[in-house]
Amino acid sequence: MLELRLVQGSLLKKVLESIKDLVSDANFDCSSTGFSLQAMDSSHVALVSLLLRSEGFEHYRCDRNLSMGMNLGNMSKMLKCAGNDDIITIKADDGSDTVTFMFENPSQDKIADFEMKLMDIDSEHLGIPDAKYHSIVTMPSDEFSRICKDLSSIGDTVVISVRKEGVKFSTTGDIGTANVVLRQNTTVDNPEDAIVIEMNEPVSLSFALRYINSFTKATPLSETVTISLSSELPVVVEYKVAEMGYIRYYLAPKLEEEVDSNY
Amino acid sequence: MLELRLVQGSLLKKVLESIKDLVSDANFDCSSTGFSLQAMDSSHVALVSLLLRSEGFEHYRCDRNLSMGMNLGNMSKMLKCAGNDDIITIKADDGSDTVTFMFENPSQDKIADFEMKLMDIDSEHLGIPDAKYHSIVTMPSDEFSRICKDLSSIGDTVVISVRKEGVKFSTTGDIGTANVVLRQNTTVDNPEDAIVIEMNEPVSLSFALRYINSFTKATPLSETVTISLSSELPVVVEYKVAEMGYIRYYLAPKLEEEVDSNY
DNA sequence: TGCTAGTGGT
DNA sequence: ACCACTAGCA
Repeated sequence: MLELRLVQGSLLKKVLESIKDLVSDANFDCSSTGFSLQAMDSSHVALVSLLLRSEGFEHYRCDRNLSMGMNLGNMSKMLKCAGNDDIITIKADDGSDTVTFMFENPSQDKIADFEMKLMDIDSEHLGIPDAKYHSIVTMPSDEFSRICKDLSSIGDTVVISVRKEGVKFSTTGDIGTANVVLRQNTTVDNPEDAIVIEMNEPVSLSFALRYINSFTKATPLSETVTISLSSELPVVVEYKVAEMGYIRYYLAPKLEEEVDSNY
Repeated sequence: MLELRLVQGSLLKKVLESIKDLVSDANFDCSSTGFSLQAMDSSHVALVSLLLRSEGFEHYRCDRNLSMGMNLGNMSKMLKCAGNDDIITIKADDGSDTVTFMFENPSQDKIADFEMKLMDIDSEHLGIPDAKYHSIVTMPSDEFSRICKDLSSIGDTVVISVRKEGVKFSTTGDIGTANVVLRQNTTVDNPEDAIVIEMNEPVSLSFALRYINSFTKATPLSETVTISLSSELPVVVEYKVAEMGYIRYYLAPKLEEEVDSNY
């Protein structure tokens, strides 16, 4: 028996909007710890890792570990039927091949429940080692989104370089080149507006903007984004989910050979 | 060496949005006077003339006259990457075949530079004689835009007639006819809302709405628009660009024969 | 190509 | 809080 009651249902709606374009089907794993998901994108290049800790739910009952395979497109369709202020409850009976989403509106005069078929998905659950990163950049998520969107109108690959002075996003395309430089800025009215650059070692890595732009679908979830970079390691783009967890996106850098192969 | 610093960068963004649908490639001419452009539209029917006077720039350095051929679509793509509050600087080195657009955001923690290839464009720079017009109508630009958009859902040609009583916009199409009459109105709270009709001689001329509707892309640049009409002369549709210049569109009237040939 | 929904600016 | 514009969909 599984019953997870999330007061701020809009979080789950946003989480699905943040994942569904990247991953079509995935297993949600429920344990006493929380509600989580780990999946590769359809082209097997990027990895998404979601965690919603049990403490974040108003009510969290998970009798035994459960892995529920869902089509994220269908799940998103159903969650779109929840109002942004609705309380969402996820329910599954033991041994059932369905999951139920229940939506209660704030005035408590409407209760909707949507039942969805589960599917069998074989997932390779990758252990993600906790690495020490060369550089970690924290910045307003909308600014990161804007920069990546802007650059993708010029080129298809972004080079992210972190130096002591700041972080530079660069691209090259048919019509020209573009460089956006951000320097650390912690003297802001609102701490969410800060640009914090934690550079242990300078780093410069290339990534396909196509994937990065998919990651920025999570922008509505958090005011800030954290980008962790190390040479030869996948970049981690992390958005916190309120006080209850995170979405992390992993993407391997393009190797120099591949970058040069743009000829 | 060329370096033009425009504090209100949104002006340049709007200027490009106002031109790029009409003209695909054009030379920007820089002199000590200012930054200007003159170009025919791709079908060689309408003419655009832009002037941004040097005094309007915070910093204006133009060592010698320079004509820079640009693809306006690509230039517009790059300017879209500037925020509306950004300061835009246009730079070009002598003899360089590129131009650089630099964007600084208000909080000065982000600097972007975009480099674009210049192109060779042979332009016939037409001298536009300063004519005396039979009638000059000044009105709110959004009202002019709305009228032309409305009329183009009925017909494809607008007849603009100025009499002492006012100005009339008329069209005819398969489904019927439409007439919009504006009378002079200077008793308004806001001078920008005034409709001023300066009629020296009555005039009635026909124009292709397709072009006029392209002209109204400049509506965001100015609250008011000025339409100058004379028989047998191209109409001039002018939008002021802040305190620093103007965009003027010229379009020859349809001759009566051509109007009748719509059968 | 027109509409509608979402977002950003006033 | 409203309106206008843009982008995505039918």
